[in-house]
Amino acid sequence: MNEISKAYEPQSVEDKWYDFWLKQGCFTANEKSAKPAYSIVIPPPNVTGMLHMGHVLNNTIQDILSRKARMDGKEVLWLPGTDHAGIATQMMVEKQLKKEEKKSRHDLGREEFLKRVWAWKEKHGDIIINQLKKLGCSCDWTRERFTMDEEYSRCVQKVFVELYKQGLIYRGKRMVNWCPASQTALSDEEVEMKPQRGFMYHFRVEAVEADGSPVKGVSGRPLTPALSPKGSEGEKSSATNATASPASTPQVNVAPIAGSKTINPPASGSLSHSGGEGQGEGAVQKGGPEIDSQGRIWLTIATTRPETIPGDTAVAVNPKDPRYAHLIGKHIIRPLPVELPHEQKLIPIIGDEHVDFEFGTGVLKVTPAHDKADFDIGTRHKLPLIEVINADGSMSDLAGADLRGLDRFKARKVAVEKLRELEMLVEEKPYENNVGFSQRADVPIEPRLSEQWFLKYPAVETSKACVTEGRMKFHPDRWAKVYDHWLTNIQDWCISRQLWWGHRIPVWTKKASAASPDFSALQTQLNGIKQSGALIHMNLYTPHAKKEGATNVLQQDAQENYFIRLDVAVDPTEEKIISMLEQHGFTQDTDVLDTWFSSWLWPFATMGWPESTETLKKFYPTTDLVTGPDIIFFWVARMIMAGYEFMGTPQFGLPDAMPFQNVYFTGIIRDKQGRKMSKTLGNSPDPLVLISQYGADALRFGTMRSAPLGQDVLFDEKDVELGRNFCNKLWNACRFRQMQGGEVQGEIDPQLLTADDKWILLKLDAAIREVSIALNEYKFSEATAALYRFFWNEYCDWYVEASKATLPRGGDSLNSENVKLETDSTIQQFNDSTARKANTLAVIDFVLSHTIRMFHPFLPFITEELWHAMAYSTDMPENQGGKTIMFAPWPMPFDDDFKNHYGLENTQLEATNAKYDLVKQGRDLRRAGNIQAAKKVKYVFKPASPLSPHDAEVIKLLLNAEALEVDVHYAPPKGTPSVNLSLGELFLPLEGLIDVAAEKIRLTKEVEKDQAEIAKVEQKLANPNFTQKV
RNA sequence: GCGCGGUUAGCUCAGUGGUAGAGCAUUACCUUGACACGGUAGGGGUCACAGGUUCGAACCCUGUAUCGCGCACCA
Repeated sequence: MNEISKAYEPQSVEDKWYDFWLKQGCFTANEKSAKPAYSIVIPPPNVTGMLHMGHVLNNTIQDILSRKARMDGKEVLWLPGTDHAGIATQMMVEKQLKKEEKKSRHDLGREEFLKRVWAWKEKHGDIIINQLKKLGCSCDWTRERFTMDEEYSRCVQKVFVELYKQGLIYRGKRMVNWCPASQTALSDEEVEMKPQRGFMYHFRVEAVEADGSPVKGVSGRPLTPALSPKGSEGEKSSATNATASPASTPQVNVAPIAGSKTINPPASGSLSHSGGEGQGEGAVQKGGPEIDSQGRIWLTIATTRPETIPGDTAVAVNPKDPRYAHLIGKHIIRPLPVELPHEQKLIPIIGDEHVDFEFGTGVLKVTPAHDKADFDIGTRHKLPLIEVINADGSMSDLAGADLRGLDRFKARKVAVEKLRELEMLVEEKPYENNVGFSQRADVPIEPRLSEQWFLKYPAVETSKACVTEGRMKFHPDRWAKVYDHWLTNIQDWCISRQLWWGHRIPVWTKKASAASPDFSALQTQLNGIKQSGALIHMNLYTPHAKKEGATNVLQQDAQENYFIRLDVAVDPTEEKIISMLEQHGFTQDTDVLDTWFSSWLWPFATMGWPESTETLKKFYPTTDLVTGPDIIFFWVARMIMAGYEFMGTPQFGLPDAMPFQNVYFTGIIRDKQGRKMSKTLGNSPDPLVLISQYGADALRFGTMRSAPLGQDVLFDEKDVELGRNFCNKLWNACRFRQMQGGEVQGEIDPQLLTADDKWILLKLDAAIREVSIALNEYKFSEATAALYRFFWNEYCDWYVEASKATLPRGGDSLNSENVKLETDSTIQQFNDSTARKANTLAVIDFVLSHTIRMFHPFLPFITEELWHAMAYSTDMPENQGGKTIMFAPWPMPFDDDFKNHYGLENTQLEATNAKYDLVKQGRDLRRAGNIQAAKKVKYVFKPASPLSPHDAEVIKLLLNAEALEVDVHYAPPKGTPSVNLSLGELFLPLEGLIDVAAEKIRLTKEVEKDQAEIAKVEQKLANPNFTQKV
């Protein structure tokens, strides 16, 4: 047994053992093993990412679960890998390209650019993997996967073709979330709503007849003045605001218009909103058309996006709105672009239920090309689309001469100025609304009509049921509600991305005009190939055919010409078919798939799917998934659906195809102020730096101790420091044992067990139970806290100190000179007990070897080191702890046989607790008497019932007393401090210890000081002018 | 708007009906046989607020306030 150093030095230990584990293949899962399986798939980090605290939390938990399962005798597969992370990685490489070569990806071309990304991946892809290794993660690295591996890519393509065949994947022209920065469509999940401070603009337009002539015969309230072109901007708005909503203005009379039919306004009683503070009609009737001196009718429209006015193709009001309903069918003159001829500025006023007449002015400008709701209105009313914003967020030519080419935000300002010049701007007031942002690029998204691929989710109902019915458990289970809600309101998934880095959509397409020759010959040929088993599926789109499931496939191009299209989805490895298609003029879709369209296959695509491999048979469904709740929709829900869809087929013979049995949602790591860790804030510590400063075990322990189930974690480096201190304590406790020498793990003789021995054994038993239960319930912070308490407070603070009573220094025989015992024979008995010493060491070894094993999942490195240094490995079977602690059996709570054999009963705890309580109170006597800790004192104990010599020695030691006199007849001098407890009465005779006069002075001074303080505070409080400083 | 979570010591948080807990910070003393990354003792709480249930409430119920998160959003 080598002497171990005074302080634990993690650096010299960690690499050594990690290499050892790797060399010995300790992490490698054997799919042929007879042991019961335990499996986890790692949430694959971004291949070019860096380890952050979220990873530390997440992967430490997975490692704890894996290591615990190994100790439980399970065959463990923790399957690691990385994600290609389409947008993030592409953006990173593009950024570098721009910085170093001042080029865009288009300058390089697709092929060359992809070469660069692969090179980047090769260079940086290992970083995060190595960081995980530093943390101690026991992943089976022989099975590491990457979402763009050849095999994995084939899974993605197969899945695409399969779903396409089922009609679940379709191409459609839809409003999508468009990111102008990365210039790609995004899924709804990639859009983050953020409150933004902006302005609500009210502008006025003239209502006219369809031929452009003024509307006649409509009364209205008088026109409010517009904001003058030269007016100062901000301050005036509030003044105009007052005039803009005159509650006293008489209501608009809905007079029949000559030549048009009469519209009867609904009775005011039918208007649900008309009650409330408005006292009837006034509240409802505010706003409405205004009439100018020449009798022209004006409508005021509220908008936050005046730059889209050139894209407006209608103005909508609610047909039930009495203020406006009579104007439906009239037109308005759209103010922008100004240069258009009058007749091209006319857009209709339409009635649509979507319009909320309580909001804004009750008049909605409809921009079908740039707003999702407006697009729907446009579809209902067959409105034309005018695209005024380009893909990059700049204004198009259709936006007019004033706005053309401007960035959308700059255009907003210019549009406002134009309205002001035209004296149409009525109001401009600060306004806060939610704006969708691209999560990746952090710029506002632009709703944009574009042709994309969509997926109608498969297996939705089954996926819902498995969680609601409890076959798959969420921890904490409140996430089940969130999951269920999302699945209930699920929308089709936009899966195409206008990027280059990712899985290219395996569809070859040819378009032809409706008049061109048909594709039937080719279809027959392809069908023949299909019969031979090739992965291929085709869809023919004709102007009038509507494929089942392929809803909303518009068979018109931008010019409204009908066309025919043949889409052929085919496995890209079918080179013959592809070259045939290309000869026919087919081209592959240029888009790639959303990254999550590959990650949703992770639990089985990493295990050899679509073959029914041994690995799948052994390890699917996986046991646990550990992830953050922020990707519950992105990843977890989709994986469940994919699991049911693709693992539910008979060949896998699974009773339930769900991908995991338990999902553990971690908290989110935040900084001390509660902010999310982010690169821009720079508040995220580098875990590798922490590891080098404190050790990986310390980082793990600190993180676990402060991460309760389901709560966010405020990270504080102090927690890591605590972890380091703890490791050092563990180290030194072992060092203390080692310094005692003697036989390692000798046999425990039940006859020689002291009360303290029994006490610690019972406490150990309780700790084993507590930790095991906590781990089974995924309560890692509770498990950690229990271990901490047991080891530090119970074992070190009490047991080790008490054990010194039987472990004399330097191996001398017990020196009990200062303990006055009842009889000489008991002294003899006590003194001679070298067997007792050996027995104490045996108990220590027993406790330590169990404790170290319980700590191993949390602190893999230091426990492995100690396991060997303490030689606890030596009498274990080779594959159960002999070689490594990783496979040592997890401690079991004591059974009845064990307890009977050692005479352990829970009732014994009480007496020892009483003894320790006596000690605590005895120590306090010292402080009460102001006696320095270093000063040797003598206590006198008057026992209530006979005290064993061993207990007397323990009490003396723990009191740090020079002597403990046990005397049943002790008569203390008057004023001797004492405590009276169940075990007896303890005295601290003061003679010679304190200078009574000096002590009197000290105490008097203290009292005076306190009184002065009281007087000061009272004086303050009595002062009526006294206020607390804030 | 709907849903979820939080509110307990100076800070970060445990605590599912029976005497309010931990770590850090803080005060005093101590380098006493492993550990100063340590030891001993202490100070510090109206458990957000208001009702209710109960012999008994931090805990259960109702409501309020407040902070945070998610979803959906109206120009």
